[in-house]
Amino acid sequence: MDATPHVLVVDDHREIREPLARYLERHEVRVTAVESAAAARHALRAAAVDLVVLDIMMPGEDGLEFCRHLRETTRIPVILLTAMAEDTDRIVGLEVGADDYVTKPFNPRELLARIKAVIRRAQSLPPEREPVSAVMWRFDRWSLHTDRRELVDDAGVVTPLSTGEFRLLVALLERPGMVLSRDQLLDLTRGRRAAPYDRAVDNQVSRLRRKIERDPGNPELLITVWGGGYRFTGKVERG
Amino acid sequence: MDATPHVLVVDDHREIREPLARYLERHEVRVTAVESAAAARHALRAAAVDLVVLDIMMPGEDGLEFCRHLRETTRIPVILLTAMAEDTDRIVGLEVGADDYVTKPFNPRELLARIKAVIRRAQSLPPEREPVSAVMWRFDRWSLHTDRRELVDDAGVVTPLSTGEFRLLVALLERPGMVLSRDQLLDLTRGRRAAPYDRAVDNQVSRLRRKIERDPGNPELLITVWGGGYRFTGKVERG
DNA sequence: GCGGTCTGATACATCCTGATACAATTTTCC
DNA sequence: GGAAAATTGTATCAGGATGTATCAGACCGC
Repeated sequence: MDATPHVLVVDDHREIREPLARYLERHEVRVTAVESAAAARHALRAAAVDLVVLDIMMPGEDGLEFCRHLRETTRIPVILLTAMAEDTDRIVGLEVGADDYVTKPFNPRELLARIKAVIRRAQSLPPEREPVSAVMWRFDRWSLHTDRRELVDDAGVVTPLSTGEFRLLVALLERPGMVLSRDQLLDLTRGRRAAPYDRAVDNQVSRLRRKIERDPGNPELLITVWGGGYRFTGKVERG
Repeated sequence: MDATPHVLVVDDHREIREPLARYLERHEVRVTAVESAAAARHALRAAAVDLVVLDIMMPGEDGLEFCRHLRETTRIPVILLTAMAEDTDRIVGLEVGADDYVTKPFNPRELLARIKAVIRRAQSLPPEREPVSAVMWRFDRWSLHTDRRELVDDAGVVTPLSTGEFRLLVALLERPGMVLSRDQLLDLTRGRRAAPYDRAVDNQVSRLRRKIERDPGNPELLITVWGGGYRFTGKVERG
């Protein structure tokens, strides 16, 4: 992550969740705090998250279950919050694959230190042989080859994309029809928050349109939602 | 370890060391307890140890120093005992390479749980960087012979690689398709972290490209990710 | 329509990377 | 042990990518 880490805090107790979020934000951590696993799933779709802090005792979907789900579908590191030392053995035995855990009541300072340690570990020790995601997207007259980061049209003409254009396009293709705010797009493509008067996304959209739209002046794929952001229309196939 | 794990406890305070040893022994852990780094070195020579629990504040050789020594000479996991939460940041910042740490005063139950977790993690990790040095990689038109550190193309022409080029190439081949930051690559190839304005990796990439790319000006294997690092594309076979 | 707000486009500043040259370091060879 | 060669690190410049400023035009509520 280029900028500050983005941590998703999942805890159903407001009196834990909110002070923790404030504490982390005071220490250069971007925080999204939610009260349930369902909300967490939603947040993960909307933003790039570097680490999840997860309470294991929650109503509804269990934290452990959600942790397992995270491990199966993503590689985002997880720190568990466990209610009592009593649970410790059980958690360790369950091998849900968390990267670390902290017992309540916890010292926020210590949790912060563990967050930083886990993120550093995740960054400095990339696991070997990550499956190559040679996904291909199809939309309109284009094929996007994610392995080469190239667009190929029906006639076979290749249009190279810059890193920023590529990330923007993938963020949109992964969420077709969904309105994404500038803030969300910035987070998904650059891992940072929008500053006031931040027009970087507009600019990147403009550059991408020049490459993918038939008539960049009348866009048909990458549509502006006035006051909302942008969204990708049209059929998107993955394969 | 097939049977019970063997833990070496290093702490100069008898009133901490001995109760802890007794507690662990009651929970199916073999314990050797010593009061100094010097005694720990001796114990490590005398018996196979699965994990070291190490107080960082000790007279004589510092615990951190000893931890670093352990990391450099062995792969035995280490759990640090830190005096106060105050030290936490310092420890994390120092990157001594400990696997975990516990702040005093600690709950022995929690320490036991962390010991088990660390040992499990250590076991599930790739056992060793395979001593079998005669691995061969294939990609594009090349075969990389790791025993000779040579590249051989389809026609049988040999291209020698320098140590740095070889390490960089292996680091990339082991993680095909994955974007690796300069910091990660530096860590993987030189075992150090990037200084500000550190361009050593760029340079090495440039040199490696001259050897492996058909057209180093338009690289097809070792791709730049603007603002992110580098990644290796293309099919990689190991054998 | 009218004014305020938002967006598209352009120009330009800044940041990042590739390449080159050269200095510092390590290795090789005697 | 020391000189020569090879390797690696640092400085610098040029070019490309991205971010910011600005202005004109589009959209909204009234």
